Amino acid sequence: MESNYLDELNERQREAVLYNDGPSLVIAGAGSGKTRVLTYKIAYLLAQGYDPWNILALTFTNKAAREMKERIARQVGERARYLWMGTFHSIFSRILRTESQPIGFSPNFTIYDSADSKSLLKSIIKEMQLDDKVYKPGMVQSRISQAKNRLILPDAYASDGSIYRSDVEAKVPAMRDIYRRYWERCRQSDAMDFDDLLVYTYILFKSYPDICQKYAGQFHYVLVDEYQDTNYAQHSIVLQLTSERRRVCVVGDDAQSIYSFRGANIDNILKFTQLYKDARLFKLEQNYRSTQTIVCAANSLIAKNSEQIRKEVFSEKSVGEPIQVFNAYSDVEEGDIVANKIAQLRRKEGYAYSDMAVLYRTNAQSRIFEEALRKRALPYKIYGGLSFYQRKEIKDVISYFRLAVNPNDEEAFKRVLNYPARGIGDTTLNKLIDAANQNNVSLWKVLSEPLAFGLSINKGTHAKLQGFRELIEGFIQNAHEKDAYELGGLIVRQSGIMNEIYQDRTPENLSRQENIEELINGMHDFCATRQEEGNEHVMLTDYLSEVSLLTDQDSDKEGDAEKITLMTIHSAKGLEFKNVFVVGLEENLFPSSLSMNSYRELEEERRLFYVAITRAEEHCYLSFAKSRFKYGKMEFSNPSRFLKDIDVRYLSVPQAVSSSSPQVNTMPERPKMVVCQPVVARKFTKVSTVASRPAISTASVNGLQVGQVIEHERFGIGEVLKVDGAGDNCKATVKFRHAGEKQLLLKFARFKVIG
DNA sequence: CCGATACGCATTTTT
DNA sequence: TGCGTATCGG
Repeated sequence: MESNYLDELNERQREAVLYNDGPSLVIAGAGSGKTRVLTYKIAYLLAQGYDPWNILALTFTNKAAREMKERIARQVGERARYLWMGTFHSIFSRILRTESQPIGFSPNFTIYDSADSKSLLKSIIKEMQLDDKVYKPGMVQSRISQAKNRLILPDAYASDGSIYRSDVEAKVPAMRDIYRRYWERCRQSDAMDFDDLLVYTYILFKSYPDICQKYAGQFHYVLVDEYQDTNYAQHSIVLQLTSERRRVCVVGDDAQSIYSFRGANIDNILKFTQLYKDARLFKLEQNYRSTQTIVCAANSLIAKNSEQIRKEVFSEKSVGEPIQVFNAYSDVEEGDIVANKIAQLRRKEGYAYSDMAVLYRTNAQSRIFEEALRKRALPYKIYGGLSFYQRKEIKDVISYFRLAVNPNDEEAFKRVLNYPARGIGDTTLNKLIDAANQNNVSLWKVLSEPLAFGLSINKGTHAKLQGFRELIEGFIQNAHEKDAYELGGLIVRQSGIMNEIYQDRTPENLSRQENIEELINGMHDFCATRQEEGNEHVMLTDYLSEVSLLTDQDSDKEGDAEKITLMTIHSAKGLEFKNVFVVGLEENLFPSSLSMNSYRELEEERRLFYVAITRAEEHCYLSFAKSRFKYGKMEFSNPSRFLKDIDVRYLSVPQAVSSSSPQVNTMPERPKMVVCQPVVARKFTKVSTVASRPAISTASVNGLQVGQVIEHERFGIGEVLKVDGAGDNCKATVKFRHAGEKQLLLKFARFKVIG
C-alpha cells in the first residue's frame, strides 16, 4: 500500500515526500506535480502514524483545499476528514471563533467582505469631512490592507515617521486617523475584514503564548501550498506555529508569484530559508504537463528575470509544435482568428471545447472574444465578473442573516435599515451614526436605547425604528432555536424581501427570485451535509461563517462540461488546458506612467506571462491586435515587449515580431476582412410609439414586435419578449439563445429582424 | 425618499 | 464606449 504510491513519484518528488525530520522548502516548477507531492506527503505522514488532526495544511483557495482533501481521501479514506486543511482565512477564522474572548470579539463575529469594508471607509471619510476625491475609498482601503498585511497596527502606523512621510507625500496625511477609526469601528461592529483574520490571529498568538502553545502543540506538522503568494502576516503566523517543533514544509514557485499587489512577497521564500537555516531545499524540475517547446519557451522568458531561484524546468514529453503568434490588425480580427482556430482545432484535430482556454489580462478584454465565439455559436463559459454573493439581492438577504447573528454589524445594519423601504431615510440614519459615534457604541445599541444616547427624532420615526428593532430581535430569538435553513426561509418572508421582489414580474425581479431561491436551497444542502457529518443543530452562524469566506470560483456551475473557458491569467493559475490562447498582448494595455514603473512590476508582468504560457499542455497561441477600440476611441499599439523575451526558436511568427517588432507610428492600412463576413446590422433610427401604451407601433420597417426573432450583432439570435419605453428610451427585452436575456436600448442597438 | 439625468472614470484580486 | 455613483427635483 505504502510503496504503491511512492512508486508513482519521481526521485525528487519522493525525496520531498520522505524528508520529514525538519523544515523543508519545495520549489516546484510549473506542472511539476506540486499537488501530487503535497497529497502524497500527507498520506505518507498519516501512514507514519501522524493523526490527521495533528496535521495542518494551508492553501489559498477553497477549491485547492477541497481538491487536495479529495485526493488524500482517495489514498487514506475516512481519516482525511479530520485533517486541518483549508485556506489561511478559513482555518484562522475557525481558531479565532474558538478564542474570540481574549481579543474582545464574540464567537459570532462578522466577516466583512471588501465591499463592506469599502463602504465603511466611505462613511468614515465622509464623517471626517475629507474629500473623497483625494481620499479615494479604494486607495485608502488598499493602504490599510497593506499595513495590515505587514502587521502594522494603528498605533504603530501613527507613530511611524516614514509611513507618515509617505502619506504626506501621497497627499493623504489623515490616513492614520482613518485607519484608527476604521479599526475601532470594526471592533465596535464585532466585525473583522479579511486582513483582520490574519492580523488578529497573529495578535492572539503573540499576546497569549499559552494559546499559541496550544495550537503549535496540536499541529505536529504544518504544510503550506503556494508559498510565493503568502504575505508577511501569513508568513509570520506560520513561523509562530512552527518555530518550536520545526516540522514544516512549504511549497511554491517563485516564478509564479503574481499577487504582489495583494501583499504577496516573493521574499518570504528567501526569508524562510534564512529563518530555518537547516531547511532542506527540494527542486521539482520535471514538467509533466507541457510539450518541450512550451516548457523551453517559458524558461527562456523567465530567464530574463533577475529575482528568482534558479532552476531548469524540463519536459520529457514530445517536442510539440512551436508557439504560434497571431498578428491581428484589429481587435475584432483578433477575436475572429482565435475563434476560427478553436473551431479548426475541434474539427480537424478532435479536441473538445473544454480543452481550450482563452486567457487575457483583464476581464474587460473578454468581450471581443465572447462576440467572436457567439457569432460562430461556439459554447463558452466565462469566469470573473460579479460573484453570486456580490449580487444585490443576495447581499440584502445575507445582511439580515448577519444581523440575526450579530446585530452590531454596522454594514449589514445600514444596508437593510430601509430595505425594503420602511420610511427610514438618510437623515435618520445619519442621526443614528452621530449618536453612535458620540458614545462609542454600535448603531444597534443606539437603536435599543435611543433615549440613553440622546437620539432626537420625532414620534413617527421612533415608531418605525422600533418596528425595525423588533423585527431583528425576533430573528435573533429564532436564531437560537431554529436551524439555518428554517431561519433563512423565515427571514426572507418576514423581512418583507419576498413581498418586495414578488410584487411584479419584471425579468430582473424574476432572476432575483431565482437567486434567492438558490441561496435558500444552498442553505438546505449546507444543513443536510452538516447533519450527515453528525452535527445535530446547524445554526445560522455556522452557515454564515462558511459563506462569508466563499467565492463563486469555488462552485462549478452546471453545464460547464463541454465549453471553452474564458478567464484572466490570474484566475487560471493552477489550471491546465490542452490548448491555450493568450490574447491581447499589446504593449500599452495600461498607461505606463501609472503602473509598470518599477523594475519589480516589470518582472511580475513577465511572471504573469509565464503563468499564462505554462497552462498549455499541447498548443499555445499568442495574439495581439495593432489597433483596438478603447473607451470608444481607436488605439494603436505595438506587441508586448515580453513577446520579444521568448526565444524565437520556439515561436512561429508570421512577421518579424520577435527580433524587430513593427513600429506603429502611423495609421496602418486596414486590410479587407477575409476571415469572417460581419453580420449585416441595420441601425434603428426612429421608433414610433403609441402614447401611454408602452409598445412600438406595428408593421413599420423600424417597428419591433413581441415575438419577433432578431439577430443582434453581438448577442446573436434571440426572441423579443417585451418592448417598452418611448422615444430615445425605448427598450426591448430579448431572450438570446446563447447570451440569455438582455435589455436593449433601441437607440443604440444594432441588429436585424430575421423572423 | 425615490426616480431620472449628469458626470467621470476606467488593472490584475485566490480570501 | 458603458457603467456606477452623485445630485437634483418631484
